[in-house]
Amino acid sequence: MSLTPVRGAATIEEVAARAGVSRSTVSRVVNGSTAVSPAALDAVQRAIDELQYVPNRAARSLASRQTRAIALVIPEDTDRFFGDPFFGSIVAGISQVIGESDYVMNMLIASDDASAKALGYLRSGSVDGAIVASHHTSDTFIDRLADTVPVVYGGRPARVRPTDHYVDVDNVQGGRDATQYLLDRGHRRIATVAGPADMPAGIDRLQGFRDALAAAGLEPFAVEDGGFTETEGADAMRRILASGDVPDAVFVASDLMARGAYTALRERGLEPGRDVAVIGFDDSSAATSLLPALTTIRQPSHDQGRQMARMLLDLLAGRAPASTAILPTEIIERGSA
Amino acid sequence: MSLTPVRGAATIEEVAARAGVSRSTVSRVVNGSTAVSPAALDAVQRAIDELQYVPNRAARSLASRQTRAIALVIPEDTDRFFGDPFFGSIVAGISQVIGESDYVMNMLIASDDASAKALGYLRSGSVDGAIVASHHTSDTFIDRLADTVPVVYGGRPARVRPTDHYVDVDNVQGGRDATQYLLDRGHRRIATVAGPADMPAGIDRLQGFRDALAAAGLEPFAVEDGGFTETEGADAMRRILASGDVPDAVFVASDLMARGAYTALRERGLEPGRDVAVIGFDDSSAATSLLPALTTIRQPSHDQGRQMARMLLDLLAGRAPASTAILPTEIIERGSA
DNA sequence: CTGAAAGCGCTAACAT
DNA sequence: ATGTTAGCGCTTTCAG
Repeated sequence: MSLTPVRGAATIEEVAARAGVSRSTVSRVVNGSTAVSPAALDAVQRAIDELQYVPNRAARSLASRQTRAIALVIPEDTDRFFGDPFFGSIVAGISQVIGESDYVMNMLIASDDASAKALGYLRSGSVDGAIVASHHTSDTFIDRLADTVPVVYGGRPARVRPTDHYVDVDNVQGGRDATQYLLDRGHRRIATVAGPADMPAGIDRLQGFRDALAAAGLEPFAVEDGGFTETEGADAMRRILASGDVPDAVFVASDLMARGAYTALRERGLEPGRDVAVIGFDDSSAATSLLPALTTIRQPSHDQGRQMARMLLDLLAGRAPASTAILPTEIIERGSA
Repeated sequence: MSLTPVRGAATIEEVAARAGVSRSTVSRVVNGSTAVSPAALDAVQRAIDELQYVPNRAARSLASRQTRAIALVIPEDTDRFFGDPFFGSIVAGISQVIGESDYVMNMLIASDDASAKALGYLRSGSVDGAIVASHHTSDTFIDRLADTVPVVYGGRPARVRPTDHYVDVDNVQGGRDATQYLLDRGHRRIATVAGPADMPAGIDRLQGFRDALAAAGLEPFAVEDGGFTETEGADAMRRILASGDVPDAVFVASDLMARGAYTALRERGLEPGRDVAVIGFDDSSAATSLLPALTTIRQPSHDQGRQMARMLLDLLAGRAPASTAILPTEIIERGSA
């Protein structure tokens, strides 16, 4: 490998010369135009192979005014992003659909400080559209992004504008189902480790929890914010137990936090599933790797990712998809509740 | 948001007109050239602000023959990538250094099927260089990549070529230290859940394990391949226990697999750390979230990421860095061994 | 069905 | 210190 990139790459001009046609014809072949004679097509294709020609992306993008690239923006810091299997699942879904298209996906982990740079990138015409995947809510830079290129959000944005496109999960219903499940099993002293109060997903799940309890004429045993991380989840559970009083059951608004809750419970000599019923949310890999395996609310993250990608692709193709999709959740019974 | 991206973006021409200078002067300002009079600089800067000018990346890249973008190539499937905190840590390190430079980072999750497309992307002049981060070894497409742009590998490549640049961790020494630690505590019947035989990291750690045992005149109690995943780690541990015979201790070549091993041990009524000593490898978040917390070999993944990024940046700047860096590991004592 | 010509928005000599 | 002049490699009318 030389220090300077190999720039001897063949150009369309060279391919044209070798095939004995004009640049235009080569361009037509490369772009799959039908208006090319079989003979020309064959000659061009051969030349492309021989020269190992790959069109220069910058030139193409400059001329055509589109990049065939989309950005996957993650307004989270790296730890958080990689710490939560939820993201893996959603990204897998997105990447699957984008992978089947002729777009490439640029992942931008745009936490705090890096966001100005990321915004510049997005506004510099580097991508045709963006998917914003996050638990989060209040990223001001995201707003400015939407003025530049079409955007699809994962989860309901903090302030929904009429033009916004997003794919969400029915978090309120999920929270309600989880709580009702606990109620149905005879639990009455029910606490929750909630998601952050500044994230729609957290807010909605808590809402569902309160709804179900209220419908049963009950008060929450306790409500503690667990920040959607394992550590904070454990801390929240510790706070719930700090009074010395122990709930019958706890609805933990994410599997990762539930993992933390297990730890906090065991520190107090309490066995999850036996002494305190625990129900999670996500059905991520964290749920099955716990012992006892976690009863949880499954959200179709992979599918959510796919739908977001499709929505953006539709938008880019001028197909005007429905602006919103809400996916259902489902309860998964395992050993913890 | 309109279906067509906002393309009214200001061009350098408009900025020049507004500032009353030529395109060249604007270009100089944008690129931080010193040869610009204070007056002109001021006028241009004002015009840029007013017009919200952002240089078009494609045009810039076409003219300058560089993209100011680097690719982070992950030759793993999404599940694996997101399932292992090791990657999070390494990506965080890379992204930190790249974030401080004026390069942007494009993450390419290029598993199996997607790799052809990814290769095309990289060869189309979309990036100035690439970092390949993986446990893996035998990705043929990577070889062709290195002929196109400068590449830095995370971990020793399968076949090291004289021109290769990489940053690795001293896996052999780490494996040796882990095993010696077990030996020092009086364990004699020592098994290992090893990494895959086709990944240098797996091979090297196993080598260290064998070295230490041989030096003590001992044979391995058992050697089972755990594929670097939690599930396979659990399976490997189950296989070790299948004979009915129980080892004193086990060296598990990754924290994630150790998590699986805990599960397998407990299924058999064996308590990790009490009945069977367990030592891991990574010191990822998986290690501390286990109960008892995992004694493990810390590898400086974050630092490894940073060094890889620096190496690539040096390469791109024509600074010719040392082609290899090997980082030391360190033992972290916790409750499991 | 094919070629010629005119840019896309920017940088980089080269003058001045 | 600043402007002028050529392109970078490709797509896209527009003729033919």
